[in-house]
Amino acid sequence: MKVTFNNRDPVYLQVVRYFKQEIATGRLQAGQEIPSRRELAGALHINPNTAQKAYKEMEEQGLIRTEGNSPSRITTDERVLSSLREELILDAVHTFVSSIKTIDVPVDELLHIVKEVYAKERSKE
Amino acid sequence: MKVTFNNRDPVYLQVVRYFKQEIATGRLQAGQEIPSRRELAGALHINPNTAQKAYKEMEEQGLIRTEGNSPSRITTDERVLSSLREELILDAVHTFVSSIKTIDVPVDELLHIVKEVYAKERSKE
DNA sequence: ATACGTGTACTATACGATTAATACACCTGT
DNA sequence: ACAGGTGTATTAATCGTATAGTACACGTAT
Repeated sequence: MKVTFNNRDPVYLQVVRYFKQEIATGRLQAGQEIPSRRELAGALHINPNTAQKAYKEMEEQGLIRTEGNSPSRITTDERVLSSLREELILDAVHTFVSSIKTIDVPVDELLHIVKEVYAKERSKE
Repeated sequence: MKVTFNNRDPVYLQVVRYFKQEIATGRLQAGQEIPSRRELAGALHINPNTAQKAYKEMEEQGLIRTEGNSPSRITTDERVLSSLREELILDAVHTFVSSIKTIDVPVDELLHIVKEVYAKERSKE
């Protein structure tokens, strides 16, 4: 488990995004247990309250479920799970398009650049 | 002159980005005068200090020049101007790719989505 | 039973970045 | 001379986030 934090966004939101990615890519599966708040906090070197805030956010979004004091688990709600991947992608694309649309870039040029950068980035790992 | 602010990023950075876009698209040209700090602040309903911070940032990036207390002007440095457009595009693409790379998206699918959203967004105006 | 880990809740504090409020020196046109 | 606008600098106030500290009820394994 490894999360790379940037300094711009709130930590708890970055944690949420990390879990979303793990779920969307199948590295975390439906019903699977996730670390306890304190455990996660220790692993990521963050405060337990920050971990709790992240989990609470995920709970509210229906991503995880928690019963009693047993470890939280990834939801088994298929609607949530199946829409998550698309949601993540669309959000990213929308943010991207918003940031670029005021500059007049021909669509072909833009796609070419995206393709190139994407390929280069993925070949790095 | 109109800038649409979001609530996430600092205002002064959004102002900087606005001017960069105006320059990159040619709506602001080399040597052209830009509003005074107070004038800009009035027009955008922001604090004069915020305008000043934005201008200072642009000054440090070599985008504008200011002599004495006469109005600031867009730089005439061709190297800065010509690289600005590409820089803006590449920055946006890099940010986008960073946000999407942890999700395994086939490049073709990604490009298709970008193309679609981009076209839809541009047809709106 | 008892110690331990769990989720949850609440308050308080610290810190950083952003924004606001003032003040100052300079120039310029009237 | 002087009023008004300019850029600039310094300080104060604001605000969100993160962290710290503590507390409580609930299970469970020892």
